[in-house]
Formats: sequence, C-alpha cells, structure tokens
Amino acid sequence: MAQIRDVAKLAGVSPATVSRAYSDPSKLSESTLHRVLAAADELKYKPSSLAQLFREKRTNTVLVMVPDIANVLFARVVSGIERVAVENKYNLIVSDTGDDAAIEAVGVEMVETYRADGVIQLGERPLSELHPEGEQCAIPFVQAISADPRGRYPTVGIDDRKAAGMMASYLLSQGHRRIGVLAGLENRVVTQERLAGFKDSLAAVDVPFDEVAVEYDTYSMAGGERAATRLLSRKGDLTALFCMSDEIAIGAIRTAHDQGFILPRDLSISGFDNIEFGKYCTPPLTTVMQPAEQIGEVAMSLMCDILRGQTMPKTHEILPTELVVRASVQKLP
Amino acid sequence: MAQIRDVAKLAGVSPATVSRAYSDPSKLSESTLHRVLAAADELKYKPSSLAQLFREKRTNTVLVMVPDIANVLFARVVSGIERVAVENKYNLIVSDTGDDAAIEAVGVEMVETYRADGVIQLGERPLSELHPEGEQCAIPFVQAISADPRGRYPTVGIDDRKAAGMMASYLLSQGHRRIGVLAGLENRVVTQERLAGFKDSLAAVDVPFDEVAVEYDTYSMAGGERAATRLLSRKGDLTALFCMSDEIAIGAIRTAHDQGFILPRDLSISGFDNIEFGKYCTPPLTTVMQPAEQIGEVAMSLMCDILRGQTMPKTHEILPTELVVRASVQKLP
DNA sequence: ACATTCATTACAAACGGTTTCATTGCAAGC
DNA sequence: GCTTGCAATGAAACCGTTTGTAATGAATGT
Repeated sequence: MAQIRDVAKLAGVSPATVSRAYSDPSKLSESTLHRVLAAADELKYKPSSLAQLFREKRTNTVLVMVPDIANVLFARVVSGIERVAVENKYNLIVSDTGDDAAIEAVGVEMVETYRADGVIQLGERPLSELHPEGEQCAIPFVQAISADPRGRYPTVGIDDRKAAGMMASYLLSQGHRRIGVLAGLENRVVTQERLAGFKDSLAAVDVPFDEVAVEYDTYSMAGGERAATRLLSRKGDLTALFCMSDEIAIGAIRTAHDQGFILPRDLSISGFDNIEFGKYCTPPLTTVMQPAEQIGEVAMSLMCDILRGQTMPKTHEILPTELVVRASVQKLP
Repeated sequence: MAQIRDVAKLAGVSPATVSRAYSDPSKLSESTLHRVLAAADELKYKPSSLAQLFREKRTNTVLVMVPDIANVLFARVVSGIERVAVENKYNLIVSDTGDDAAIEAVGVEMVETYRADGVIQLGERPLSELHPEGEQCAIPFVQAISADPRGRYPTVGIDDRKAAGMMASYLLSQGHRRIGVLAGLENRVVTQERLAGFKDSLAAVDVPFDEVAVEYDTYSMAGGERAATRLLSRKGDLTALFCMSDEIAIGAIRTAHDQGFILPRDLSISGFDNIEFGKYCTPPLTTVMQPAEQIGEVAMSLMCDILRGQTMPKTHEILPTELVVRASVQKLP
C-alpha cells in the first residue's frame, strides 16, 4: 500500500504538503494541489486510518452494548443508531452482552484503552462500574430504551408509566374490569414503572388492583407462554390480559389458542412496543407504539453532541408513545 | 491516563521491559515482573490499543455488512458471528447497508485504510468491486447466508435448492397438487435456487409446474401480503402456498385470514427459515429450519482462519437444514 | 533599493507503544 | 582463570500520519 511518503516523492513535495492537501486544501497553491492529487490518484493512495486515529487519539467509533441483538426491538434501536452514526461518520462496534455484566464491564475498558470514543447501552442495567462514586460520568455514555429519570447519565426512552397507564385506561374504557397482568422480569425498573402506570389507571376509576393477577417471567414469547399458562390456570375469570411486551402477548395468544379460547371473544390481550409481527398476529395485536428507531437516532445524536462538545448533558429525553388499536382487545357489552 | 513511560519510571525499568511484562512475561525475572505489575496497577495503566494496533497494523476488527439489521434472520446470524468473535478477541463493526451498493463499497475501503481486517457480508449481493479482475479475492472476505457455489470467495449457507425441494416434496406427500409459490425478489440467486428445488420435486412425481402460480415480491411480511393478495385473486383453486420465507408466509397468513379462509382447512401455507415467530403463528408455521446462528459462527470461524493464515480457502460450507412440521400444512384426504 | 508582509512549503517533532540489537552480569565448562 | 553461553535488561529505531515552526520567495509599500 502506498503511503504518504511515496505520494510526496512522486509529486515532488514534502509529506506535510500531501497531508494538507486532504485536511485543508485551501492552504496549497492551485498547481501543487493538483500535482499532489494526481500523484495520490496514480498510486491509489489511501491514508492509513490507523495512523490518523493514533495521532488524533480518537477512534471515531462508538460501542453499542445490546443485551440481545436478535431481539427485534433492540435491533430496531440499533438500526436507528446506525443511521445517525453513518451521517456523522462514526463506526459502530456492536457487542451482544447477553445480559452479562462481565461483558458489559468490557465496555468501559474499550473506551479507556482507546478502542471506542463512547458507549451507548441498550436496556437498563445500570452499569454502576461506569460511574464511580456518583460523580459526573467518567466516559461518554448514553443509555437508551430506559429513561430512568433517577440516573446520573443521559437517557433516551419513553415514559413507561404513562404509556402503560394509557393502555390500561383503554382496556378499562372497553369495559374490562378483571384484567390479568403478564409482566416481564420483576427486578427491572421498566417492569415496575409499567406496573405503576397500570395501577394508576385502575385507581383513577376506582377499580381495585388484584395483586394475585400478576405473573412475572422473561420478556420473551416463551416467557409469555409460561406466564399465561400459570395465570390462566389460577384465575379463570379474567376478561383481559395486559402484557408488558408484544413478545409476551404473542406467547399469551399462543397459550390462549391452545387452551381453546376464541380470541378476542373469550379473552382480550394487549401488548407493548409495537413490533412489526404484532400486526400479523391472529388477532392483530392492540399495543403501545414505542418509537424504537427514533430512540436510537436520538441516542446517537446525543452521543455525537457529547463527543463533540465534551460536555455530558444530564438530559432525559422522553419520546412520545401512541396507542395502536387493532383487534386483540374487544369491547365488552 | 498513565502511559508506559510512567510505569517504567515508577518501576525503575525501561519501557521495553514494561512492554515485555505484558507480551511475554517469561522473559522477565520474577522480581522485575512483580515490580512492573505493581507499578502498572498503582497507576491504573492500560496500554493504548490505538498505539498497539498502529504498530501491529492490525485492527482486530471485522466489518459485518448486513442488508437489514432489523431482520430477525440476519440478526441471528450476527448473533452467531458475535459469539465466535468474542471468543477470538475480535471486535465487530456492524454496518447496515440497507441493500445499498454504495454503502457496501465502503467495506473495501475500510479494510484498505486499516479500519477493519476483513469483511463478512450477509446476503448475496456479489460485490464485484471487492474482487477485481476475477483474481483471488483482494481482501479477507466471507459471504454468509448465501452459498453461491459459483462465487470465487468463501461462502457459508445452506443448499437452498435441496431445502426447497424437501419442503415441496412434503407438500406433495400431503396430497397437494395445486401449489402456489410466493417467491421473494426475482433477481436473487436464492429465489432462483429455491424455485429450482421446488420444480425438481414436482418433476420427480410428474406434477406439472404452473408458471402462472408464482408471485414475486420482497422478502418481507408486507411483500407476502401483497403477493398473496395478487395470487389468490388470480388463482382460486390452490390448496397450498409455498412461501420462500417465514415473513412472506406470515404475510400470506394475514391475507388469507382477512379473506375469510380458515387455516389450514381451506389453504395450507409453508414457510422457510424457521424464525421464532413462526412457532407462534396461527396456525403454527410448517417451515424449513435454517441454522442462522450456526451460519454466523462458521462464517466468523472461517474469517479467523483467513486472518490467521493469510490464506483464502475457497470453501463453500453447506450447513444442514431440517423440515419443521407444525400445523399450517394440512394433509389432504 | 530595501524592508515588510504574506502565501507556500519544508523540516522535524510528536503520538505511545513494540521490537531489534547491543550490553551487562553471572554461571558453567575447560 | 579465561572463555562461552545464556538470561535479563536497556537504548534506539520504527510504525504513518499531523502540525508547529521555520524558511523561502514573491509582492507590496515607501
């Protein structure tokens, strides 16, 4: 591979001049610029990013830590991050953490050893290691898909409590009073927020909250199946299931079908996230739209701001959600 | 950030010794090693990857080009690539090409400018730019999810023709004779291979192939909906739909439901890929299992071999597929 | 005609490690 | 006792850019 020296020699100038031909062409005379460019072209010269980045002490790379890249919601967020990254000439190193704290800790190291300029974390694991002693965050960091307002670092997400409340209100407005909850993992902030929103709406219309009608499991279709199986065997009188994710809802639909329920006649089911498959369920899933791509875009924009300005804004961006009414929730007479 | 000089000074040795303490500790005496490590620890010294990589002229990074990261099949392949990458201490730069050739060309450049050591491409765009003049491939390159045996570069995938034939044979064995085909994009090798496999099986039992019963569209749920709508309005007598992907099948199921078909009684539908959602369809989707994660793993292993050995094996790894029988295909009387 | 300014361009240091080669000191072999 | 060999370590070169500073020369002003 040709390098800057070769070009300089061929063009009869110094390496510095060649370098400036790229970084600030206005500093060169018309004729020299032309000569340099021609020489570079002839030798097919491409500056070594490795050398450039080493000099600049920047990597132009952002690390994205994803609990599970095969999860469609996360994949869409990554997609949004990508779009903005490309626009701003950043590369993305994607790390599938598998929800493993050990792998996540590597993220900090990658920034410290100059392999990445910053970290975007999807999901809510707080990564306490990243933020020693409650001080200002040590490295450029943005958390997406979790808008924990108590966090000390910038976050991008939705108002889970409000969004869940919106869906619960809708179920109530359709006449449902005995509503089961298929929750995700109990120890997640997301789960607690959505549960709180659900309770808010019940309280607002004086419907008592039935603690027994809540089943926790993983945020997955398999989790939805398991949770639904347990709940339906325990509570036979429910008219609706409030599911904390579309995947959970899809699992619940499978279980309900298998148990002979006719949907939505015998049981209404609502989801959360609005993944594409929900539209293709039978019946099509009523859910809450979470702007996944946009969350990714905003997160990456924030990261760009941080990297450019070196300041760490303490914002908590809350993006709007929307009720998506389809056919899986029925209006009771 | 502390650097090697600081550690050397504190330990009372030369930078070279500190360097060796990491790269080949056996070269140091017990006491020096201990002293160096203690000093490094005290200063929280982390060698700068940027400097190391610059010296070594390697990036320890592989570029993965994905047509659409939000596609579950691709996401699973990436997941498999990830696993092997982590094992071998490689980082992954993931680029969502959006099926755009311009972005894909950037891949070559990233290797040429030392931003990545090699490229794994998902999907089948041939990227002729990568392989100028039919010579041995210029940069470390592996293509996954497409086992085009005519390619000059290593590939990992399945035998699409055989797999499609297997499914077609199954449909035939269940008594279906008037089978419609919902194909993906017509100009893709994958599509042509699967169609060929379909024809193979028909020919084997002397069932004539009906050219009119093929509809092409994108490999997506929306594409499946559109294609199914067109096909069903044109051909009323079909007993089964052979879909070239699960997403297409899921779209077709939606369309069939909407048109009042009772599935699978009135119409059998088969998919291809075995994505997780197929299991949760109504009815659960009969499909062909494609080992997506494994394809990713093999692709990355191949890449590791190439990067280590500098040789570009001309293998075409064919991974096994499996018929997954669920409920969306009915046995005709 | 000479000083001054400005536009161009060259020179050389710097970035932070790794590695080659040379040096030192000590133990073993004759 | 002197040579030889080996283990341990240091000095310095090197990787390919960028950039601060100096040098050059032409143009301008007086």
